[in-house]
Amino acid sequence: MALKIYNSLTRQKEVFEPLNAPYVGMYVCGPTVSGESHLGHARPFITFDVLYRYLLHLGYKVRYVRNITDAGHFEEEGKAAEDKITSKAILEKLEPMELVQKYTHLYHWAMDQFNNLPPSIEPTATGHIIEQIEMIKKIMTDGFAYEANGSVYFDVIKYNEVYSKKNQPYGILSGRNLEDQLDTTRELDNQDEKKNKVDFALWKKAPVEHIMRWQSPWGEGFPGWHIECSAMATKYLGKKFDIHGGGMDLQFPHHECEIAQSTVCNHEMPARYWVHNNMITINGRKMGKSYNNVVKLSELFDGSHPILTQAYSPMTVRFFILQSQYRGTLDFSNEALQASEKALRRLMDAYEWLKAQSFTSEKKSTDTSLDQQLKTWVNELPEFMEDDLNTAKVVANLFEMVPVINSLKDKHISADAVSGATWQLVKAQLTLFIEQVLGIKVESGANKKQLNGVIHLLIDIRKEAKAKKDFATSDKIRNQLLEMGIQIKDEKDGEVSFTFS
RNA sequence: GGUCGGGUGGCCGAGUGGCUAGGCAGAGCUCUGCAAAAGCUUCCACAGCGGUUCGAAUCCGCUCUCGACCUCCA
Repeated sequence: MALKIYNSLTRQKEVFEPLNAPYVGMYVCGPTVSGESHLGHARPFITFDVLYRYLLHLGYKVRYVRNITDAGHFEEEGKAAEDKITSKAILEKLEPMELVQKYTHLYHWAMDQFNNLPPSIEPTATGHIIEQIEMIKKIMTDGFAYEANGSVYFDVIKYNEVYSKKNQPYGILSGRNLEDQLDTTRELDNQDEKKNKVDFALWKKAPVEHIMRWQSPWGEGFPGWHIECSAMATKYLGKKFDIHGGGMDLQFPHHECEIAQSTVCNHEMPARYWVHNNMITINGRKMGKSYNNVVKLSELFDGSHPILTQAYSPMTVRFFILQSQYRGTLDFSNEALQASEKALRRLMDAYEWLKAQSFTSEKKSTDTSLDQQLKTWVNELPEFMEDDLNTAKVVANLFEMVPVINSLKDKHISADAVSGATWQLVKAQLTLFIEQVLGIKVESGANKKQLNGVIHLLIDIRKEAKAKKDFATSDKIRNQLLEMGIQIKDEKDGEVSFTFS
């Protein structure tokens, strides 16, 4: 079976074939570091992390480029709306790069918490102003952009005329036609500078109060909204690369504009597979800045947001996201996260126990249908992944195996019901899919030697109390530990284990 | 208004023309000093109305309804 992925460009699932196997180039639109990341941002980064991981698992050599947008005109979140502050006031408040630095650090911290692998290259927009200017110059030379009053605009109408004939009209990705656009585009500032209202800025002249500004052939200014991705993708992945990813809300206009710019410059469609993740919703509505309904990642991790009744660990959030397929919306609520938290703990408890067991392959199975069933569940895992990354089904199969593992543990099934070879296979595949592919790591509440020693001491004291039928003491130990988030479990064999919540 | 995508059980979420994922919550049982955990069993479903079909939650039509994009947005 081959990896199939849904291509927004063709609107169907397609078999993934790299342009230059075994190399794969993948570009994913990264964050704008003008504010703290929220749950909605987490979805693409986790989704494409899983795609990256799976491609690596398949043996591809992947160059994963994910940019950081640190240029443009932005002010610190929440403060932007206050007023149009003068340059002096801005200077007194915050240096733009100070802001960029702050939120870049926070973003990296969150990505690390999620156990996302770092991209191969993480270019910044401000680090590629020269490349962007060069690209704009090229587009102008070819006659698809024009200067107006110190700004440069892309000539969408002309592009559409020329490239419609080459079967690549403007709107090809998002399925829009230009006539509709002409009717509906709203009025923007400096609209009169543009030849047509559908034209978009490649370079913007900087007003006096604008702090982020660079020299260009057209005066001091800053790059337009879409050119950075075209410039950086071209620089690091070439004129044509394999995968371009991002959130669905970037499909138009961002990715559409990228296609137009890159196509004019490089004479071909930049990416072969366009992959878009759907939105996270809250009460059925997209989580987004403009809706004022975001839950920031830090609020999620410390439980400080009013709709949350508790803190949720990064792995719980990751698991919550992976329980759905990336192309559907995912509705967020405290209740849904609570469900994920419990589910993840059950899965990981079973998995960690299994991981600690060793099996010998000589043992034959006495329950061949169960043995076969386990093999089937395990063998389906790659099939589900290869069907457009259906992590929901992968997770479902993992849970099918949990009762079997727990039954082995609690001796509800005999030790040789399943053959040693099958257990070895299950163990290996679970490790592969849980840790390598889904990127879920074991979150142990505490690895401190001393703490573990103290807990074992309490467990011993409790055992002695129980032996003397001093249940008041044994319950006190159990209950008070539970209050601290340490749960004691009396196992079937008389042993006592504990977990951290 | 234009374009597009949804409506699955208390909640989150897969899915295929017939054998009706998975998780959480609920109920019962087993185990247990009591719990917890675990196991077993179980309840609850495909927005509505027509149509196609031997058979549709799955295909078609209509209605209602929610949302996304069209503007910075993951």
